[in-house]
Formats: sequence, structure tokens, C-alpha cells
Amino acid sequence: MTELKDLTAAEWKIMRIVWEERKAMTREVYTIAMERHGWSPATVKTLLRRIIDKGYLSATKIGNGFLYRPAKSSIAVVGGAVRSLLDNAVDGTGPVLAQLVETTPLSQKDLDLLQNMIDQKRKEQKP
Amino acid sequence: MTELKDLTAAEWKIMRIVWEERKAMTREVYTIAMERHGWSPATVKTLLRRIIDKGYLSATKIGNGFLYRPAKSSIAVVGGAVRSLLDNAVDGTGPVLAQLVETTPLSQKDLDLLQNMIDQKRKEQKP
DNA sequence: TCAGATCGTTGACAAATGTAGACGGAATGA
DNA sequence: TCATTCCGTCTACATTTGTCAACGATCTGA
Repeated sequence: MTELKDLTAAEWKIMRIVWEERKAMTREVYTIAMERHGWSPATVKTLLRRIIDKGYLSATKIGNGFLYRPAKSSIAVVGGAVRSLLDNAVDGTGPVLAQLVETTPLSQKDLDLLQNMIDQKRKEQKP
Repeated sequence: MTELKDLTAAEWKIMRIVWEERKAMTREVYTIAMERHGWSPATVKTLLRRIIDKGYLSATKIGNGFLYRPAKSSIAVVGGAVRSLLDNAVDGTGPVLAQLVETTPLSQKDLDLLQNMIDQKRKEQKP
């Protein structure tokens, strides 16, 4: 588990695009980033390079340019980032998690998923 | 809801100290920050000032210096920060939340709390 | 084969962040 | 009352981040 440098705000926005697209050439990324954030192609290219350096994207040469893919799933990366934020929750992680569940719109399926996790943790804890 | 600028990594560390202490004079903060991060008093003073400017701390003059207090609870601030991170979770917030619950050590009480939230949300959703 | 469109790389620069010294004023113990 | 200590403010400066233009290499349609 190589030590990953944190993503910056702008880099997150780019990552989100690549996660959504699952894989994308520079052009695709900057077209979307243009609409979504008004960034110039040059800006996007710089961000892509920096993200590559940080190891969150991998690139494969295809013809002229590169095809980018996420090097890690969004769940893993977001989860990790959230986890380190949670360390700042002085009153404990539980309350924050609860508050999050409370204020997040969740589908039936999501609720079931959560329910399962909780049941499971109870079992681990009991005996 | 005034638009709060985000805290930076170093600022989070200071906030954490004040949240833990509930209220603290500059001296207390930088003593702890010294042990914990090796920061000089000057550094801490700068950070405190910047955090005040951002509105996450309030200060009351006491004798020579200031008494700092959190302007917002850690739950609220951490919760808010987590929420905006979650927007990057392309596969939906539910899975990330579930993965968090799964991998976080939670007390019996925490689990009950979570359970309540879930039950409540189910009720809201059903009818 | 050649002109135009694209690409990646390099260089740049302002703003934000991390880190801290120095200084003048206030508190305090002798 | 005076020296010491501590405080807040000001200033500084290196690094990181946000933004982008320009340039030479490369692809592609005619």
C-alpha cells in the first residue's frame, strides 16, 4: 500500500469524471470539465498529469494520446478520505456516521445494506 | 448559512485540539500542538488567526490574550466535510456509508444509534 | 504528401498554505 | 517600578495548488 498523497479539490473533480466514464481520453475529460467547471484544456491536462504522478490514475498510450483509467475505485478512495476526516470527529465516529445516515437520501437497497452491516457487526461483537 | 471556506489540513489539526479542550487559550493550544506536531508557537498563532478569519473559532479577550472556542461542533463540521467528499462517490453514497460502517470500530451504543436512524428512515420512506 | 487539428510537455505565475522570526505592548513577580 | 515573560500582530518565504499559453511532435483527412 504505497503512501498516496491526498487529492486536491480540483483533482477530485477530474477523478470524478474519470470514475464516471470508467475510462477516458484527455479530450473526453476536458470536454466534460469544460462544461462542468469552465476549465481550459490546458488546465485539465495539467491536472491529469499531477493525478498520474500521485498514482490515482493510470494511463495507456493509444495512438496520439493516453487513455486514462482510475487506479483505484471511487469507493476505496472516497472511503479512505472520509476515514481520515473522521479522525477529527472528537465526539466519536459513531455520532457522525449516524448524522450522515440521517441526512443522506438512501434507497431501500442502501438501507438494507446498512442493516446487514450493522447486524453483522453485532454478531462479531456479542460473543 | 454563511459560506464557510474549507479548513486546510493544518487547520484541522488545530481545530481538533480546541474541540477536545472545548475551550483554550493560545498557550494551551500551542503546547499541545508542539507535542503532537512539533509546531512552533508562531505557527500555531498564525493558524489560529486564519481559522478565526474563516469563522470556525470564536475568540474572547481574556486578560492578555484570547480564549478560543469552537464556533461549530465537530460533528457538524466533520459531517459537512464528509458530505461534500461523498459527492465524489460515483457509485452512490450508500455503498460508501456501508463500507464505512463495516470498517469502523463501533460501540454497542453507536450501533443502536445507527439502528435507530435506519428504522426511522424506513418509516419515512414507507408511507 | 502536406496542412490542419490534436496531443503531451514545458514554463509561468498568482493565490493559498505551511512554517516561523521579530517586534512592540501588556501582565506579573520581585 | 522594572525586568522578564508572554501575547498578538506583522512580515516573510518556500511549497503547493489553480490556471493557462505556447511549442514542438504526431496524427489524419484530402
